[in-house]
Amino acid sequence: MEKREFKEKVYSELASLTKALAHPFRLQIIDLLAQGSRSVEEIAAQVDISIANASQHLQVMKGANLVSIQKEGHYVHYRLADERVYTVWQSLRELGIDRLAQIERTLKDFREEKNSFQSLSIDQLLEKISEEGVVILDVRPEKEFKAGHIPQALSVPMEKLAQKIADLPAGKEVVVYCRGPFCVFADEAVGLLTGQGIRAIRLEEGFPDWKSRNLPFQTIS
Amino acid sequence: MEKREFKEKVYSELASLTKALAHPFRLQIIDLLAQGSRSVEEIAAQVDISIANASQHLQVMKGANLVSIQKEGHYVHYRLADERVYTVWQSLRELGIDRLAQIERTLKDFREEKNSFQSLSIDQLLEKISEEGVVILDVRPEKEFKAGHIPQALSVPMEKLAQKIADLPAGKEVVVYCRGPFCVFADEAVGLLTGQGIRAIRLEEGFPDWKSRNLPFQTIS
DNA sequence: CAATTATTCAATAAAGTTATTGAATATATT
DNA sequence: AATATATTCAATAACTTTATTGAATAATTG
Repeated sequence: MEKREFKEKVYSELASLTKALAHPFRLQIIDLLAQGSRSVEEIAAQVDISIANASQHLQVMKGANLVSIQKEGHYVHYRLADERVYTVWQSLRELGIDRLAQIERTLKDFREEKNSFQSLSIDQLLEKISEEGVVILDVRPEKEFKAGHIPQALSVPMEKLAQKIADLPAGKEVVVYCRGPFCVFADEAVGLLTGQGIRAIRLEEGFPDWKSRNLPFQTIS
Repeated sequence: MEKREFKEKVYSELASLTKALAHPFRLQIIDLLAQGSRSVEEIAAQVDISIANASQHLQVMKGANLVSIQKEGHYVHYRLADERVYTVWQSLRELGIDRLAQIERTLKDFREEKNSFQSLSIDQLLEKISEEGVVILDVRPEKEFKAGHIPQALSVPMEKLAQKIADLPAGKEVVVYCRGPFCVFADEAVGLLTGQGIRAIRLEEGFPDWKSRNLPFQTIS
């Protein structure tokens, strides 16, 4: 094999892999599948695209070995093929959040609108846990909480939050988390809580990031 | 801002960033710029494409904030805009090498052809250094060696290797490294050395990977 | 200031990607 | 066996990306 041919093969394959990531919907799908496997229907609903379109994007990702499938009845469940798919997405995300002024501004604008001005990193949360008593709130759908959550977190899915505010331990600071840095549930929750005079702050990252750092987590079966 | 609008903005920006990576030549350019800054001319020569084409690809990368420029006379020197650009490439590479059968096979075929059957990881090299005495050979061009190399490594650019074999400390095992896992110099060197009866093995990763692990390195000014 | 050199720009044609349809497939239920 | 359901397939049109030209720009040298 020629040197040139070798390079062409290797870099082309890796560029194809990269292309298979490079679409807004496909990145959203990765964020979703990081919560667990999902059917085409569920994916289409969450990303808010047609089923045929979702299926097409999933084919692209499957072709690049980013996701794998498991058939069950007439459902096809898609999952991330490898933990490192999420690792790649994490490093892309970090680079973008820090270096693309556009993204930083969009995040800031959106959060200010929700009165979610600050955020906490996982490291800062770990410190807070060991020092003070904080209430940790998981505002993802119950299914995702059951599949895995930060130890001691309370499950209060976003749509139930308003009616459950009264039940929260009084006087304590609340840290809210959801799926990841682009998940809007946490910002909405912080907005709602601070509106009620409760000190609340969002966790910058989400549960998949907690898990990928090999921190302990709880599940409910 | 609407939830949907927010998601669209953020994921689209990140997809654009990903697209700016997703071309075989552009990935090669990242590997090259990880060695230090280079002019358009040098980049075009190394990647083996026309200058206009190289310039065009560099514009795409600059537009996505992956690279930055410094003008000097009528030269434009391009460099990686952020260390994390290389981090993203590393994680993509790892995912691909491990999971794309096609890449694994290409690597294996090429290396077998060069009689470079095995390779050593950085961790394995670190062990070897502390235990036995090994000779570490840097077969990149001298300019790259000067810009930074593994401590104690000997600089023997590929084109000078044949005539310098006699000067190598006899009886010791030789570990050869170059730019990264897809750099072919190391494989060619291993082929040449084993052909002369010298025990040689390539380092899987390259100097940028050594550096990105914050291991100590030497420079020559 | 004319000539040289490195890089970028602009136009173009070819190739690749995408969303939208509606039909096809394959499994499960009645 | 017929019907219903989830997913995939195939065709198409709109759009984007790419390599190749040759011209334009901008800094340096003679």
